[in-house]
Amino acid sequence: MSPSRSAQSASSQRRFDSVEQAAYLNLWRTYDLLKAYEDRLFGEHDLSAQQYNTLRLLRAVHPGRVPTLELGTRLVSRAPDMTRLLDRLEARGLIDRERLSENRRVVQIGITPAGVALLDALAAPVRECHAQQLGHMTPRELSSLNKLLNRCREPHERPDSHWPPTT
Amino acid sequence: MSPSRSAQSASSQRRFDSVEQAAYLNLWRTYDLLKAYEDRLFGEHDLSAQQYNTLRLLRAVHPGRVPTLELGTRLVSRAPDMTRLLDRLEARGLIDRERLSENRRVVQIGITPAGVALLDALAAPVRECHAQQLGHMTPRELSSLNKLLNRCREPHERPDSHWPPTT
DNA sequence: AGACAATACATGTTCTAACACCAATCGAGT
DNA sequence: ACTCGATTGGTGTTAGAACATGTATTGTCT
Repeated sequence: MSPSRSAQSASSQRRFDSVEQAAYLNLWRTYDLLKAYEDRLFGEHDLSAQQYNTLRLLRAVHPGRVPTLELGTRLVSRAPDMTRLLDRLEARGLIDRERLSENRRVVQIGITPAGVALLDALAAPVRECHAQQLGHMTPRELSSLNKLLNRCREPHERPDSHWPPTT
Repeated sequence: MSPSRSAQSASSQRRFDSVEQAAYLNLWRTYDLLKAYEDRLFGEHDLSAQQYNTLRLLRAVHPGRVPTLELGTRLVSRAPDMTRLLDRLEARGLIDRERLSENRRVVQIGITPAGVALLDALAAPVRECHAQQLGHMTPRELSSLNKLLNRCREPHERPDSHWPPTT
């Protein structure tokens, strides 16, 4: 370990165990605060952030389809219960499923016209929501933040990660 | 809106609605990835991150006490169900409650010796966990990240916010 | 061909987060 | 003293996350 690691500033050392902990808790709190805006918006439409991102991903590949479990690995955050998340979206007619005939194990998921319509209706509010969250930051700051976050994830992203999304 | 806002780089514009959205999703994904390390560690001790942070806060003011709802506002992330979170900690003997006689509405929460002992036992593993999460970052990068995250939260922190913790 | 492991989802179950509502207590104004 | 609104927690209920397990299908190996 580098000596500078133990020579932490008195201000952060007083409250945290390490600078890494301070950064992680800062990340947590920031995410939690910003998330509240998203949750309020999506809540008005009985959607969760995960459901919204699922629909986004499906629209990106539309009219193509994606198998159930692959969806889980390509979402922003991991989703261990994709089946029932899709159950709810299917019950509302926002997606549809299709079992492949050549391999009857996989279920391909596609977005329906109703799903696309919902995304279209949400486009403006979502944009406004993100402006509320981070609109006060300069493009330079946002770019710098993105670079640092990418650095944070470097050792943790799996090599076959689909992030950032390329479709 | 500034003209630079609409002159987004082609690479991020292709995948996201706005640079703000890209930053927020990046924040989300990074938090989610790092959180997995914490969850695994705390899970071994049947704790949630929120419970751990509650105990941390209580130890910081020990032997002082904090009323139930004030705990919720001072945690890293908001907690709308503090009563039952404390129920579980109390059932395990990690905290104790005391109803004030001068104002019988408020319930003061304190940490027990068992709670302090659990935190002591977790000290080393927690430090190691945070090293796994962010130990690859230089102190300079972490400091820069913290500054940017603070900027992100500026317009969202309530004026009476207890963040960063001062106790 | 038959056995067996691997794959891709589905289901059962438990625990907790979130929201709304309820109960007790206090304080201010009349 | 009395009423009424505000404060502080508790409770009921629902929906979703997380984990383990089950089921159908496929490919592989002998």
